[in-house]
Amino acid sequence: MRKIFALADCNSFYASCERVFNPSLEGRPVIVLSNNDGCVIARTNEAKALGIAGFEPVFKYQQIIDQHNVAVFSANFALYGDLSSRVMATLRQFTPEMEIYSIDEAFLSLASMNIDRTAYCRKIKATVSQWTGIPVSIGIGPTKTLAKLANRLAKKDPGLGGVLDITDNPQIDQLLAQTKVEDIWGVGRRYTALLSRHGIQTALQLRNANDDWIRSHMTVVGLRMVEELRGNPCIDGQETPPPKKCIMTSRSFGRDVHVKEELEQAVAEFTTMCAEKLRKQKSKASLLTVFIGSNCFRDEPQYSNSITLGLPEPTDYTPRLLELAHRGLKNIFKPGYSYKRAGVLLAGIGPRDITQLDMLEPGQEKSGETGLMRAVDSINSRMGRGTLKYAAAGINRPWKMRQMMLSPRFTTSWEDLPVAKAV
DNA sequence: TCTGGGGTCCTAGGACCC
DNA sequence: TCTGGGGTCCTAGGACCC
Repeated sequence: MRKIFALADCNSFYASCERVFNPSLEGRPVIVLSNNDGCVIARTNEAKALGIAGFEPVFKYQQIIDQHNVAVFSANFALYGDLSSRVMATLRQFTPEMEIYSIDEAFLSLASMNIDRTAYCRKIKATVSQWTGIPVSIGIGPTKTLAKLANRLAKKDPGLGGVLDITDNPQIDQLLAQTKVEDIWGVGRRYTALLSRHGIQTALQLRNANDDWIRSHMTVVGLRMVEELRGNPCIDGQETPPPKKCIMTSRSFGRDVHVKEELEQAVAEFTTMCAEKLRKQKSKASLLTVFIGSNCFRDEPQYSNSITLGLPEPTDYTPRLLELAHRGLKNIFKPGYSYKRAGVLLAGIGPRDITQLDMLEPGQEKSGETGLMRAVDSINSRMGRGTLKYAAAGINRPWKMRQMMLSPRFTTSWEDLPVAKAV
């Protein structure tokens, strides 16, 4: 049967989340910043209209922000994650088949439904807005790439009411001709430059490009994308995402770090966070990478390095991973640099229940470890993250990230619950 | 004049996404 | 002063095996 995808994508998602519990932000330009309050990662239309670009450092726009009373927020992922699950739960009511693609996007399958698709998606949009307060746009097409493209057009043209169906659209060539290659899902900076050098600037030109040329310059990934533009679905997904193959925790620091002990504590904290994620997906890991880097925006000697260490048998036991991370850092640390970031990556990930035992050290009973980790995780999940911590991660955290403009965790913390007062 | 060939696995690096 | 974090997939090349 022919496939039909509807891509529901929240408009300026993080900024919209801030508006849900703060109606005075309605109509006002709102931006949300990355960790450390560094870059702009979300902007409402009002902010875009002021010329604020995405992924640019916020200090560049300080003047515009002051002049136009722009509301600025630190990223509040606890809030965004929670509102995301509410949006997804609402979308689920409308289709038997749905794939959550990112925190603010989901593909809904409309293939088996005998409906007026545009009207149906308008209803979806209205329901999400009513139930969660989040505005979404919906693009519909015979492939995911075309649904993405339709979504983009739906967002751009206010006359469409937030929904556009380009399935069987007689204007499709015109729409593709209006779309620049860099706005296609799967074309990034590098491919834009490459395609431009070969005279390919629009989605229509890319759709009509030569298969062999695409294959040799953009690998099979590029070829799949072109096929999708032609209306032949090649990108499928899963309803239930497979477990992660690598798990990473890394941060830039709120200030430069020079002392080895501070770096050790940061690496220890990132390791415990990785281990929590690992146990949450019921996996074990056998490889751990530690990386550190100096502040590349500073005009000083630079140093960055990483090291990967292996374990004889996979584990999800935090103390063992801490030990490994500590050893790794010791290997790569060099004094005398201003360190700005560090991270830990777990790989060699496999399911917890099927464990290859170490041949040289067989038969070790690790049930005590499993119980300990389960207890720590359950306390932290009930009482809040970081209730139980490892001493190796330190207490003062002088390197912790800056979040000067953090909104309350309206929906995930009892203390931050909004209160309605009678007047 | 002379070099084997075919297969798998792993890793690093490059592209992309939100 | 101030520049994010966490992922995916693909390919090429080297190690190793028979």
